[in-house]
Amino acid sequence: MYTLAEENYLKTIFHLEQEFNKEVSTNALAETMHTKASSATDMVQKLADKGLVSYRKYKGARLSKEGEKAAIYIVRKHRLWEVFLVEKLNFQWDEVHNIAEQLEHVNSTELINRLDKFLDYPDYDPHGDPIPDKNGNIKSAIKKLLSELDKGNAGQLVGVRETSTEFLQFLDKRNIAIGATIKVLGREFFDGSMVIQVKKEQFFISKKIADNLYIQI
Amino acid sequence: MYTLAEENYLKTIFHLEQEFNKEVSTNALAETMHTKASSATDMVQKLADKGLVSYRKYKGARLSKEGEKAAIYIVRKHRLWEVFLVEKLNFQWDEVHNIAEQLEHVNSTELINRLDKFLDYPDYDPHGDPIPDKNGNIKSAIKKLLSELDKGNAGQLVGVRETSTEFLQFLDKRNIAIGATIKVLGREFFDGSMVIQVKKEQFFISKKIADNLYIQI
DNA sequence: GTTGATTTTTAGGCGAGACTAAATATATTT
DNA sequence: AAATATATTTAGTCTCGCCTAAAAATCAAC
Repeated sequence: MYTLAEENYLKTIFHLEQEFNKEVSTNALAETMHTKASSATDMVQKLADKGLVSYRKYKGARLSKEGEKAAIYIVRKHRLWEVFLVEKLNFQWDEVHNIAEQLEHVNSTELINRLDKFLDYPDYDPHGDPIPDKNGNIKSAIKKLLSELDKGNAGQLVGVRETSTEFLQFLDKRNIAIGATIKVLGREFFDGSMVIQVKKEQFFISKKIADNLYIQI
Repeated sequence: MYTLAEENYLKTIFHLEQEFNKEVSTNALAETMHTKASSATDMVQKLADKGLVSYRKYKGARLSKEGEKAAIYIVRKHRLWEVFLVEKLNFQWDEVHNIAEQLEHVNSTELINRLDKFLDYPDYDPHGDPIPDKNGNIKSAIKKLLSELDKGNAGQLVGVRETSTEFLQFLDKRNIAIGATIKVLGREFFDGSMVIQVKKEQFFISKKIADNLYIQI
């Protein structure tokens, strides 16, 4: 099995690879992990030695088959625990991330499979992100950013990109939750701001907000 | 907060102190932790520097107020998770310990309090050990083996020591479950066998059975 | 394409927590 | 009480994962 640090690196490489769809630079890695570039280089080299990433000096890293499998399994654990925390322990969706970051490192396949069953095999976590199944298959959620929708279009809110407490509370305060139907009533080309409708209420939101909401049409 | 290693040492010191009711030697500590005496000495000295144990060279260690508080909290977490694993995820008794050993180090007071509530504030874990409450108070369960009870005595079944399927089925078949009141009607000194009463029924049981049932008087 | 700025790697160190081997204190025998 | 056995501590290393400072490679600008 992998150490705590290794798991965290694998997971982060996975997310960065997904987001930018190219090699992950040691600098980017260091930044998102709140560590120093030299530390990231160290670890990436170790992961490469173990065959978990492919890595060429100065060119960044990519997960190997094995590394990806490990990363996906960590993501699976994280998201299942998030569902547990929200559904069973009644946490708010903005409170669960840090706890799940710890729980994701608990090591027991049996535990996770039983937890999955206990939660009735959920497909998505509370943030709308898909939960990999036990074989590592991830449902491809066709997510769009709200900011990409045109006037008159509508869809379901399925996830958020930004996960800061501030942002999640911003949404909570307006009763904008996962699953809500959002319709674009108006769109300002000058600054990308929008007027949207959620249930019976209308809100004015900036592009920054619209850029952080995932919609499924 | 404490490191993983510190938590494990504190917990082990707590258990050994409870069991033998005297200073815990570095050797005993090393043995139960499957490490070497020199490592234990190292750590005990560090814990002493931090005020978590009192320690005199060659005389062993005892938890300080603060150290005990920390240890009890870890025990609380461990036992609550065990209840969760057995009650909610349907694990068998003997499967839960290793998983709980990992879960006990997850750090979130809120999580544990909510878990406690979710489980309906259990007093005992699946092994019959008492669960400390959020203030660190432990119900003084004087857990005894059924085989230690004298004729005429009675108590509640609070746990089992043996966890094989065969044994659990043996109990199930006789409707002997956790919480049942068991009374010792007779006791054979020759082989330690007993006649017991559970509800309206009487059973003859061997010493081997009686040795594996925990009773609270 | 050389120069300067930026990114990335290397070199050297540090603390945590383990280990082995050696030294020292305590316990047990005689 | 001395001699031996056992328990415990100290000294010195090792690996992991992090750090800073310096060197080297890549990128951007002219």
